[in-house]
Amino acid sequence: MEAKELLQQHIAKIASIKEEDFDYVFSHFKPMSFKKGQAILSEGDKVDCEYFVISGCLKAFFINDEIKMYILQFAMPTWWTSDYAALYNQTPATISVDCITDAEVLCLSSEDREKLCSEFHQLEHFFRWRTNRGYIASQKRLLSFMNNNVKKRYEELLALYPQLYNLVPKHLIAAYLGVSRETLSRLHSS
Amino acid sequence: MEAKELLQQHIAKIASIKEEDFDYVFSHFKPMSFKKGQAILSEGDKVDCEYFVISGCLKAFFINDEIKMYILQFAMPTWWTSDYAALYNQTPATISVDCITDAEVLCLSSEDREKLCSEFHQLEHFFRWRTNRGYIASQKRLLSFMNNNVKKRYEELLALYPQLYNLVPKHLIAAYLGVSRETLSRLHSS
DNA sequence: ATCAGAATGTGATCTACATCACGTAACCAA
DNA sequence: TTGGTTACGTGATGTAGATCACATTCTGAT
Repeated sequence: MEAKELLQQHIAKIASIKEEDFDYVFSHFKPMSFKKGQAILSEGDKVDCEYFVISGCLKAFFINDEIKMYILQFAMPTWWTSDYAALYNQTPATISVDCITDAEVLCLSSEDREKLCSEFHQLEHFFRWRTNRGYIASQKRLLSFMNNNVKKRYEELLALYPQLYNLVPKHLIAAYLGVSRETLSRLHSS
Repeated sequence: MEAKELLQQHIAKIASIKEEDFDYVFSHFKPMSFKKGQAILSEGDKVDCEYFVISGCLKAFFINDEIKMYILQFAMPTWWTSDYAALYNQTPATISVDCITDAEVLCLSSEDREKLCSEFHQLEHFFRWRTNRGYIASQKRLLSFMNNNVKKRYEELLALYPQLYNLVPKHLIAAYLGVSRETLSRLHSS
């Protein structure tokens, strides 16, 4: 599916934007292509944009003491990602985003998002909905972290994203679960 | 400060609502008072409302296997709380809310929130902002969970809410940190 | 086709935290 | 004042998962 159509259908599920208005809205999104392994956003960068995934798979991650990596989110088509804390507080990125596979994204600047939100009430509604979904998912993951052991969290993850198992290397799954790759490996045999 | 004034000032930081419009908006909020220990929302309940705290301190928590409690949020004045997953998905509550101290809250039904959001673009803007803040805070806490040991998380919590130390019993702080009360107790002596 | 580096598996050991067990102090309600 | 419940501290012991070490396979670039 084409980028424009994908975004349009994605928004249309929640908000109704007139066809001609959508053309205008879409003109603010900048298409970008990346190769596997390329960085979209790196720690320390000034963060201007958020990204809507058209194809491929991204990871948003944090690196501690330049040693351990924790993955906050795998971003698949129709998902949005960025370092939102940095984006809203206008601080340098602490979260990085890069490509697990080749990827196409649409880039929307924070400035344009705010402009569009104030021009189109329905778009503001859409973004409220989207953020709300993210908030609920994040709370759920937090609870799972407190409540479940690694094995259960692993099963939860695979139930939620069955594609992930074959798509991304195991050590990245470990980094999402917040567990060492060795421990994840041992889960299979038990 | 009066409930109405508190809410008005809270919203005014982000959105501009005309004085006469605010009267109308405020009429949808239902003031309620609770005593220390009272439940505002219990597991299994139908969830219709979210709550804006005027005074006192609430906790939003999850109980696992009817044994362990995990606190998702302490809600202080000007904070909002509810079981948002249940509220948006129209499912029974899995998260409960009750009062750590006597408390006054304003109750806003989901229906009224949606109605007001569609009537006032600025209010939709406010709620997008609010949810966004919650999302960012939740992601930050998730990272802290993956990255920090109990002692660091404890210090972070106290830095964020210095009042909490004297206001709430230690075993509730342990339930927020996701740690046993014994371990938390031992942190003091080390 | 070959070679270097990345990804994965697996054993041995270490450690932060949980759990169990018990004692003491604080806070109530009758 | 008293007796019961809740809060809190602290020792002994158990355990999930981390860390270290090394072997094996896979992958991608030349």
